[in-house]
Amino acid sequence: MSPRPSAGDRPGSGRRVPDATVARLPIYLRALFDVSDRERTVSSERLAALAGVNAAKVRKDLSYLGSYGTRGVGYEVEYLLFQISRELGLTRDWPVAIVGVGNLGQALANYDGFSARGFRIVALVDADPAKVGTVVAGHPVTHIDDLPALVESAGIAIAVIATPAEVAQDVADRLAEAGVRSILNFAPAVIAVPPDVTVRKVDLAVELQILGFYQQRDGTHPGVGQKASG
Amino acid sequence: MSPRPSAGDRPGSGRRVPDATVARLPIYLRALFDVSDRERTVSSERLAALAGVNAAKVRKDLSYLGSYGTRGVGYEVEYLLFQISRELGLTRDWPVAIVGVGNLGQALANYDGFSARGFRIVALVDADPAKVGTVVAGHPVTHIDDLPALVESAGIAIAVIATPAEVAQDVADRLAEAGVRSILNFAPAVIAVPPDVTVRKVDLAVELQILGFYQQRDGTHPGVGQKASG
DNA sequence: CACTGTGAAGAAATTCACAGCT
DNA sequence: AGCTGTGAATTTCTTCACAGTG
Repeated sequence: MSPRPSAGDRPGSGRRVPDATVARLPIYLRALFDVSDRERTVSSERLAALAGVNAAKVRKDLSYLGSYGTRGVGYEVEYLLFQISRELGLTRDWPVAIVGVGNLGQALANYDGFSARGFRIVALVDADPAKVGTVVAGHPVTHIDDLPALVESAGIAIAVIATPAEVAQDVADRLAEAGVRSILNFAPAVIAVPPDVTVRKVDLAVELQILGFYQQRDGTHPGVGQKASG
Repeated sequence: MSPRPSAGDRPGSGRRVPDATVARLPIYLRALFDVSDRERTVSSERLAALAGVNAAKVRKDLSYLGSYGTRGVGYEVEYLLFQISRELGLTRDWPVAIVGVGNLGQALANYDGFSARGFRIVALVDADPAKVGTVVAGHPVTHIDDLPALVESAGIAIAVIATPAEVAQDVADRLAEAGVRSILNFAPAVIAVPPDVTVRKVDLAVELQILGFYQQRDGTHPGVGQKASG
């Protein structure tokens, strides 16, 4: 019996959720969504199987959000979906801009997964005059010089960089300057940003190289399920 | 035979390199490549700045590969490039197949980063008869039923899944059956594979959701540089 | 001296194991 | 009984700090 000074039950803003847990919440969300029309509750064991992790991890992760399960029963799918969505900020709408309308940018613009949950692509941006004015995936392409006005008027807080590596830093500078606070960077370059801007990097080639390592070594890979980004 | 059960000193790529280190080696590789035509040596401090990590981590990471630096001087760029490439298995050629020739599959097929280092896209595969026979990014699209023959003849060990989520598991089954040992999964689904197959998952929407979390919370993000996948 | 390489300390993440609720 | 929630143990990763070397 140790009346530890607990983190406090303040849903919405308070509790500190470990980074590793944050990175898994979207996985749980998807798994829950997939079974939401078939199952009313899930056990940590079941959710673990769906998400490709182990049950103890699921329970620990979810415990950071609060006590949303019922002992002897499990977690109510709909309720948990809502709680995780809320924790991830998906109950509100996030206007997103994609900078760089090349192959990748277009693929991203057409990717349903983005618009699916909370993220709404509101602008495509490019520096190429030939592309500006054309319509891709239902969105007119805007010139990058109009970024500040765009960010302001559409309330864009999150942007995706899908440009060549050479211009990624310049784009990041412009985005930060325009007021964008979070950047998802697909360009194969490390970019520097002010401390109040968050960057996440996804490098397609890096993922292959990591696979290559385990493949050449002996075919052994870390963990039982798949390694997701985090 | 070997007195030590696992983690022995295998010939070719010796000591046990931690997963976290493996995930960073491609970043160092890219950074080194970027400066290779301008600088002959780099210090751990310099490389750290280029890669967006701290110097102690660079030294520790590189120490797992061997003692490739020179005290008082730093690391010779070319030599380190070679050593990391070798560790990642990039000195050999990896034939890669992309399954799913939708927007994302096409973007990946056109992505230079893949072919840039060791990975050579040798086949595009789809189930849609309308796509089979067409040419995308210089590669004819093959029907998925021909996968076993293709894997066999081209010596494909690594494949990329860029299909809708619904068919990802079926594709994974076929890939494993055909003899593919490593899979990079872009489909938003957790897939099950035999234990001798490695899966890495990249989920574009998940990355945005993680950003969303930190954005809504208070704009604070983990670490100083960008969080890469790993 | 300048910088690497590395034990050791510290922090974070994972897993165990079981008390406690329904 | 069944399953969650969580302290505690364990493992992994990061950072420190400095001995050692070109």
